[in-house]
Amino acid sequence: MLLEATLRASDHRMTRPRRVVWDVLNSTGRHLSAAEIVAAVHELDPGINSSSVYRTLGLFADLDLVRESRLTDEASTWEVAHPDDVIHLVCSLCGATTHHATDAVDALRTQLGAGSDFHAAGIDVRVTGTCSNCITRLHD
Amino acid sequence: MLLEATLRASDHRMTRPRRVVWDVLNSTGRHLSAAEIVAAVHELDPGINSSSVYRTLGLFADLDLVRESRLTDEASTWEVAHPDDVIHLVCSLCGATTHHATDAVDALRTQLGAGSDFHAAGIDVRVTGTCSNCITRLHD
DNA sequence: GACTCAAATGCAACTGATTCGCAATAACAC
DNA sequence: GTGTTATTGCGAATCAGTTGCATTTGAGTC
Repeated sequence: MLLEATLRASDHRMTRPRRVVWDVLNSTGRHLSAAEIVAAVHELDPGINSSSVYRTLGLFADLDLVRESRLTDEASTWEVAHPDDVIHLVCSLCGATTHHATDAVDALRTQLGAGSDFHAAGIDVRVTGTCSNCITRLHD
Repeated sequence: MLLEATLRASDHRMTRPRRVVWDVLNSTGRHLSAAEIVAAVHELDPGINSSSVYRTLGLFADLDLVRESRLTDEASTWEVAHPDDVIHLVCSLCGATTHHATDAVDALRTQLGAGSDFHAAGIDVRVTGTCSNCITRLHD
């Protein structure tokens, strides 16, 4: 029970909005916009207010339970936290976001470490392009 | 005269707002928020409306004259376009954004190309951490 | 189980960046 | 110059996200 443990460890309470938001994020592996999360939360419990969802997402981000990404021009999206070396491939045609594991991030981190001008904490890589589905679809 | 040529080539007119926004972006090498750009534009010509600035930035981005980045939680920033392999180092203490050239991006592009599941168009790397100034400052 | 009390919520109002519709203006071709 | 139409300025609208505050609720204590 990662959620309850993490909340307790940081002196926060386990509440219904937090449980529901957590369930929503974990039940889809996808990136969700705040609006999508609010909608999904309302499906489970219409009584939960959207500002509580926003507050909860902010808290979860502070606790490194979730990760906020600004992948496109639109509003940011949220997902359950994962390591840096999983990068995002965003399809500019269909908007789908997929993950891709790579050692290039580690290579970059090492390179930056050697330079020592800048102490790198987090590395975020966003690749825009065309996903395989859309490439196939274009050949019709 | 990159601006005029690019505008003409894409069937757009050379107008005063466009010239002024372009001058502003080129006169500082830095990343500027839309609000900073609006302020700087007003300094040169208070008659230029902020919606024109937004429209101009959007157009310039379409023409690949400028690049929009969402580096932090705050509003996005704009800068004159530069190649992908110049990545951004964002200091989470002072907010300064610096550029760093690296071959890691090319390595990643090659890697992605080999996989062939995804056709990469643009690669955007954001490193958050602490800049040398702030590291030094912490040792006081 | 009831009691206490700060933490967290729901609500509604607010903010601030960005966009939009539209009439007026100004580039550019002729 | 004249005509055409892209572009602008303006103000209203939108929309994601935040905030202040009264009310509720989680969870430790008796």
